[in-house]
Amino acid sequence: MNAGRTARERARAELTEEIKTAAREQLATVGAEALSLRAISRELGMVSSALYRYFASRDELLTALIIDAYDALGEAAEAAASGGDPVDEWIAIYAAVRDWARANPQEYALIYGSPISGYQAPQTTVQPASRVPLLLLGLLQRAQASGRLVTPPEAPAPSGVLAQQTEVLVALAPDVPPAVLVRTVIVWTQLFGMLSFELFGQLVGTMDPADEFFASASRQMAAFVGLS
Amino acid sequence: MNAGRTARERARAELTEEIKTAAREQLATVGAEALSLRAISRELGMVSSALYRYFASRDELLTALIIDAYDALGEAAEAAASGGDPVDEWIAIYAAVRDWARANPQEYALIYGSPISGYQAPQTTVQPASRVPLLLLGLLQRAQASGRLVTPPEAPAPSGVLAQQTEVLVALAPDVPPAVLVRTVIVWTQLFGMLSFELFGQLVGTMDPADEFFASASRQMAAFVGLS
DNA sequence: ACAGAACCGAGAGCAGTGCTCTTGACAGTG
DNA sequence: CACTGTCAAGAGCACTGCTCTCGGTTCTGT
Repeated sequence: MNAGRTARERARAELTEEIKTAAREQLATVGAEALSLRAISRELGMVSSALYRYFASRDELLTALIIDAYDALGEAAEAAASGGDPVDEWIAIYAAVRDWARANPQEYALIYGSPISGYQAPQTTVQPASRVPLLLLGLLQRAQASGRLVTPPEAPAPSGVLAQQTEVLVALAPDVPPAVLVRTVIVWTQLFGMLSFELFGQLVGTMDPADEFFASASRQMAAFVGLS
Repeated sequence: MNAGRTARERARAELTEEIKTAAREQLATVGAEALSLRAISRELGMVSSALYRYFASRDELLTALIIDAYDALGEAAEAAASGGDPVDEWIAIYAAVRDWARANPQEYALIYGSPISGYQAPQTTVQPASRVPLLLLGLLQRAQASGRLVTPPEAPAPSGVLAQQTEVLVALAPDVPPAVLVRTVIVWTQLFGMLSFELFGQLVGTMDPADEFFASASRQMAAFVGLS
């Protein structure tokens, strides 16, 4: 790195990173909606207006943080993908996603919580956002190839609009039967619903702490999609 | 109604309701985090400081809105509980929850989205918040009594901490086997994960519009907990 | 019936916010 | 050297939640 030519460009790249770091610190303490450009600038010893040389608006800073968060989560999940036993790998990915979410609750809320009002996520975010689902699809595709994926007999084959919608997923994991693909979306939503409930305090009083519950759910969801 | 004694008390109750109505309108247009007391007061033709006679703080107003939202959702779900065929009723409840969420996305985000930074939900919210899960538990309890609930053979009986945590739920639905109770929490998280993904735009590009997917998931989750 | 207490809305004011615009200094390039 | 583009700074605008004080109204106990 630091292949930037001029001193100006290098300084600019460094300061951009410093701003994001300070923003992430603020994110962790006060949350996304209370993220203040002035507070960031104060921490960096500069004046608030100077930040606008680096990020055109608060929203643009948020977009950068969102993309970084998706990438960090994707990286954590991918690092847990051993390529070994499909069920073990599935559970390892689940655990990695949960660990990341618990370690970075505000960044998790930023990407999987309620959308920030007035903020429209640009198209740039969809690629980083799809890293985790793609990882799970890839796992299923490989499991199918090695005969470790059995289509549950009670899983109904999608028809109508649903069949049409699964086409997108079929293109990504052609060997995985459509019924399993629908179930993959179900467990995908389950995973993040479970995490949101845990992090946002919806489980307090019942399944909190959720370690055991999460472990049980991981296993049962692996079985639900047909992994064995 | 209007059994309030003095004119002052009646006026106060009415104005409190008007404030909440105006707040809900604002909620629907600009979202929870941009909810502004000054804007509400402007709409009501009064001065911002006057609102503090009715709600001690913005947080207190939010708490009132949160409780109202939980109650509205609970009421919608309970209205859909026919008491007839368990599977039909299960699916009807799911549909009612989704309909309410789609009709009131900002109120949904208020209760199931990321927590508002600096805001601590008081104990008062947990009773209204538990109406939907209690409804599902009651349904399962009745289904068990009428022999329409079969414990899925592959469902592992909880042990350790998990068994201990299910005690709370066993107290509410004593006839439902613990393995099914754990699965109930799984589908509970799945339901709201699915709704959050649909409302927060995470499904765009795949399962959106989610009508068919939602219908399929409702049915599969009913089967997953053992309803037949 | 009337005094005192309780309640009410209005207004000014504080400290904070995102964002814009202008100004003057500096670095990189011809 | 001169020019061009970039930079941080500062003032300012319109907004926020919240506090306090000020008079006026309404209720309540005697």
